[in-house]
Amino acid sequence: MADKKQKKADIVSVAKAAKVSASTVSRYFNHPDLVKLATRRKIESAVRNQGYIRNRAAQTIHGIRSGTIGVLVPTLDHAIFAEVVQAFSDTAAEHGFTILLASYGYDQKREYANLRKLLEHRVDGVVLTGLDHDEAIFQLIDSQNIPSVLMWNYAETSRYPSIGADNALAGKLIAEHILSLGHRDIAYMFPPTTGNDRAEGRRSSVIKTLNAAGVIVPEHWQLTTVYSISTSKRDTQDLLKAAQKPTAIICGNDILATGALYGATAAGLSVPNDISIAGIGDFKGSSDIEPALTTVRLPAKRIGQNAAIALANAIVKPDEIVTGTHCEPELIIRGSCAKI
Amino acid sequence: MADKKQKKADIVSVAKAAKVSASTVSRYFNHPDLVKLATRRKIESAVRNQGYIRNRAAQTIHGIRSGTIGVLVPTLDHAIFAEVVQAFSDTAAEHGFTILLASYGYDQKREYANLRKLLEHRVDGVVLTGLDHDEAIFQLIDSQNIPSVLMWNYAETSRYPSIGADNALAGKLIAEHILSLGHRDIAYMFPPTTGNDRAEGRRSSVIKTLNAAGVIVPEHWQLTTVYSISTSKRDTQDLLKAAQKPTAIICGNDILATGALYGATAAGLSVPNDISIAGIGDFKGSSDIEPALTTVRLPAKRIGQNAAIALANAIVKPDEIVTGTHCEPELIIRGSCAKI
DNA sequence: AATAGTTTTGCAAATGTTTTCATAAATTCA
DNA sequence: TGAATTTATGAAAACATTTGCAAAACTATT
Repeated sequence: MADKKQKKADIVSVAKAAKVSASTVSRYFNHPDLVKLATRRKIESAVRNQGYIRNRAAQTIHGIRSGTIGVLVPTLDHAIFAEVVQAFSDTAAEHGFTILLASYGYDQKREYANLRKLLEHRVDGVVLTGLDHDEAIFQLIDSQNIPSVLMWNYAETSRYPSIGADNALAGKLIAEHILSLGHRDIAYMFPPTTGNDRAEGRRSSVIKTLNAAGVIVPEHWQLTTVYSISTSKRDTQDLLKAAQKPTAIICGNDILATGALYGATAAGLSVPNDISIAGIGDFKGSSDIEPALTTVRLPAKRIGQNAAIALANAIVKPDEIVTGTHCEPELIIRGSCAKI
Repeated sequence: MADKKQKKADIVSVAKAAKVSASTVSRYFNHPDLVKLATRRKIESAVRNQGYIRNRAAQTIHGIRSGTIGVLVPTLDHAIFAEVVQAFSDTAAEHGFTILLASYGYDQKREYANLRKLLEHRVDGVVLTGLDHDEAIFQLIDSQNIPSVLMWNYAETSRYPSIGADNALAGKLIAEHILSLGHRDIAYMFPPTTGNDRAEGRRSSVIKTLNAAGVIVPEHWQLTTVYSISTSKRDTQDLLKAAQKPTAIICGNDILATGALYGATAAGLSVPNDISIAGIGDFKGSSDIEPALTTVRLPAKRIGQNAAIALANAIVKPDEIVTGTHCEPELIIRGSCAKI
């Protein structure tokens, strides 16, 4: 019935139990080669039966790395971000880092506040999602001079090294594909692009590519639709009620495209015979829809992995300069688009 | 051209700049009401132009809470876990906590190792996913006596307070619904259930409910299918090649059900006229498929929120006892199931 | 067996905070 | 105006570690 309130084991209680000094226990963990085998064994058993767990907080105040990486994402609630974060976290873990995660719901104020929190915890590095962020955010990171990378988007000249796909290229790829199939009456549907440089990059490049080919999208075929299957389904149905219908819809992401697919079907059209529908992203499941979705693959997993590797490296070897990596988007041709 | 290598601001450099003692600066942050307005202002400006950020690590070694919560999930790569984590993280943030996230890919060894890492960081509390865990995990948490909750599943008598849905009930609900539609030739498809008490709970309760109604599922209609739309699509197609076909398929989750839907369509059957298909989960998008999926809603968001509230409370008020919460699953009748 | 060299260990200072206690300053009250 | 309170501040100890330095314990060499 002994009270469980036994003082938590710390390094000195372990030292006492092993009949050595605290310094030796510390060395046992940090430079095991410096301590004699016999001593190591004594310490090992003391650690074990005291249930001692090292205190990273106490190490951290010695300027030692905290072993944490701060991850800032707009939300986890999109399959694609979840996938990136998952890959990032796995790879970071392989390098000995634990993830401190904060999501800010596309709200710049919150992003800044979250970043501060992460810095209070003395993260060894930070990943941001996307290229564009409030200047205050960059300044804050700069002032703490810790390494930082931008993931998801790629641009050659970004404020920090960027690891991701070139969204403009993705937009270009899909637009060119649709054009190459002979379509000229083209609608497009994008999520609201404020504070979302990913979507904006895709959108403007789709427009540019179409315009370059002499295709102008009439205003009422330029849809802005929130990220949700049901909304995009509804919007597509509305769009297709008109007498004058497009022969193809380019969607800013696969969720929107999935909704558009359903919407077209519900409107009594057959995809791809009556109308072609294309997405961007190649989300999980996009290949399984009927008809399978023609889209551009953004290699989420690879992006997460590469970002983690780049950042871990930057942390461990602070003087090597980190460079961004372009994880190429790739046109994936499936059944949802056809020649006109 | 001043060297950026200026020593990082700490509490004493701020104190010096504000011409007060470090103690006063500390109080400025922790008990602002104890310091005079004029002094507060001096400190505030010093903090500002030194770019000082408090060091949680240094606080933490005083036994002060770290302000972090450890979250252990099998993976983020399922929409549903991502949703739970997102809700948890948002709610935890509202209570002033930051999330330390680790995923272990359903690997008990890794779960244990990850837990240790989290404890090294002196998290103030831990959330585990699901009810069943290695005994070593429970013991480790017990030995550190920090609060802990289990989320996603609910059971009245769980090792720690559980906040989640009763998966057995979910299985029962869907099985009863299928039975009530008059089906007797029923197949089911579940993910592998080793190390996955969620799926196991659903599965055994589906079987029990069917058996209780005198329905026995022949062995070749008992499918085990990994969590993937394409696999379940293929498996369903195979199943439906046989001359003898079930009139309904109960799927262990909505992903499997989605694949089954596609598989049935690909096999030339019409859902729900020729065959009924039901899922469990009510994932995002399940309502938008054609036909919309009949399923059982597991309230992921609510679970995440409640779990965060419960844990935050347990941390802040250590003597109040925490109780689990059942977030009721709910039968959602849509178009994918019909009377026989 | 003494010396030199090497390996292993302990002491004490340092890290960035918070907190207790004591003191100084400001305010209240008679 | 001076004593009695109250309020605001500082000094120093404490927290759980790491690390530089020096002493102690071995080994190797003669």
